[in-house]
Amino acid sequence: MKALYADGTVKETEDELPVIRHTASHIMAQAVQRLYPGTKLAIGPAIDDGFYYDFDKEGGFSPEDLDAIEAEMKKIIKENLKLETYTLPRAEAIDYLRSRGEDYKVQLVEDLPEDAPISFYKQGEFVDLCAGPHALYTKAVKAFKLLSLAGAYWRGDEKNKMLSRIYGTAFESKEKLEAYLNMLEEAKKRDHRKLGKELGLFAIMEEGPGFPFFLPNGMVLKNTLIDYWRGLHTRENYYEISTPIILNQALWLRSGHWDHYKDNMYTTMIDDEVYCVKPMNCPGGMLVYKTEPRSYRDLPIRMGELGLVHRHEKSGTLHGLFRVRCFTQDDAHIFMRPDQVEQEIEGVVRLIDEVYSKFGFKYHVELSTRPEDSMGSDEDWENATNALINALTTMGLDYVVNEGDGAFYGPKIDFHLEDCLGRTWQCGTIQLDFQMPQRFELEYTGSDGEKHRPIMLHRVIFGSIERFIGILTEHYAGRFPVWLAPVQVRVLSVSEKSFDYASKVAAELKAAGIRMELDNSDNKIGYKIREAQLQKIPYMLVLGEKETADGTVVTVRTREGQDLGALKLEDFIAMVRQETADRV
RNA sequence: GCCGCCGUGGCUAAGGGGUAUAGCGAUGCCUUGGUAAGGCAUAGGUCGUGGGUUCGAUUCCCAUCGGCGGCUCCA
Repeated sequence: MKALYADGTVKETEDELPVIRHTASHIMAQAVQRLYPGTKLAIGPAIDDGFYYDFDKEGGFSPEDLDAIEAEMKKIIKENLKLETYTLPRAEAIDYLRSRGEDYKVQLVEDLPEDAPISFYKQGEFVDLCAGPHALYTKAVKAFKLLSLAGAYWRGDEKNKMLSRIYGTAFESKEKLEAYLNMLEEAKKRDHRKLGKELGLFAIMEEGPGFPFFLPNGMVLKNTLIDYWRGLHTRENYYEISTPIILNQALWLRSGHWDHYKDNMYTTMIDDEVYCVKPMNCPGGMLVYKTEPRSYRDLPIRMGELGLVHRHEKSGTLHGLFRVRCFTQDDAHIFMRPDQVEQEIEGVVRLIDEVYSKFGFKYHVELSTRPEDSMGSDEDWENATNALINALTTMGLDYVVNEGDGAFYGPKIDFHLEDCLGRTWQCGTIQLDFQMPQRFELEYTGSDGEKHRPIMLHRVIFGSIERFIGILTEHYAGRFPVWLAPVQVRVLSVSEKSFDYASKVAAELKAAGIRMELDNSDNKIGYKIREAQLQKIPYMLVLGEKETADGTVVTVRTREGQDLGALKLEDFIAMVRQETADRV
């Protein structure tokens, strides 16, 4: 497709989707200004899966407005306006925008570097400050749809005015747009909040917004993940500890949390003293380290803790299990000598990769650097950040830098996983910390007989078990692999003639340690299969007169709809146990 | 927290100024049926909560709580 660039040239573009979408956003802005004169424009870029435009309109928009805007956009496309581009000198550009009342655009120009060319795009009566490129005619936007309305702060700063953002998407063809809309529908079916309810995994009640309840099936998932986690950590020579949920405020003053994290902390009074509900496990870990004198020979000490932390998150940010107010971190604190830092970081990176690979997750890595509100010397921060970079480089891991997003006590490597819509959520993290050991005066005796200060690593693999379960649910669309499935087998009797045999088989499965359910209801077999299918149970055993007569076989149906035929019960049990043991 | 939308029996929804409707589910009875929904019947709702307007509110208005989509923030 040919595109019009801001220097006036027309070139073939490789990447036409962003061009189409950006042009669609201009058409939307034009439609909005036709329908609602006086609406001011902020920014309107193409994004990964569509486009948006931020508007400043008195009273905002209603969902019905979207239909009207869409209709007007279709008219503009039909008018097939030609796009033109031109540049203006800075002062002239500002005057022009001011004359049109485009205050936000004026600000944008004022913030451009002195020598930057200031380009405009024009289609019909509509003009917008824009770097392009754009389609040549409005007709190039063949397939689009407006999707949602949202508030968005001007320049993403909550101190600024809240603007009205309209999201939409556009594609090269109607077919691709349809395919995308279908994908959104499919994604809704995988949403862990929906599946969590349908499969009886968890519930979040009005009585505790952001505080999830785990239901029996979800609890099996959680415990199974924890079993797996414990096995790995034993193999990797971790100890496990558990520290209290509520600790005296003095501890949090000492750790720096009170100064840097109190907005997220819950407090309570005990015997007239302030206590805090822990938002992190590290201070407790510090105290455990100090319970004994430590030698350089003891290091590294890898101290794991499945800690339940509580954090006050703003109400609008809560999101199923992805964003909650209390969650279990599969935490660990590693106390090391300076010469052990890199090997320990690498060990954790490998462990995270092992776990994520096990589930077939795609992930990306971010390096988060020093935030504004933080503690410690520049030198410590630089050393810590370099240590993380070195480890990443040595391991050949690609990463993006997330400036200023580190913890208040140190920089971190973050591992992000995708949900069903491709949104990413931070799960694993490795944080290097020189501050806590100083604040808590941690020591070990070196080979020289002198006291030295250890360096500490905070790390999680799952991150939050709750969030991880949410991701897992969407990743598998609720069809958990056998080893994780809350119910692995459901025994279905065809009629009451096989009730006894079904009960006997169920008892044997249970005795073999298989998670099973027995359906001896008087429903028809088709109905029972449907129920088991909707619960996404991996194996269904269909037991009727044939199996009863034989007395040793079970007929196996998988949730994929596959009929494995008649198997000896003992062979079926061996198979399920093997799959469970192999965690496949 | 902010902007917009939403809140009807266990679930999914329809409705709308005159105390409400369906499907699924539940329960009971009939049916004993071989790979995704057998039939009949019954029960279940102070329409999120609190105010207001009105002869009358679930419906309109205000507040509040909760949810959804974003923004900000973050595991």
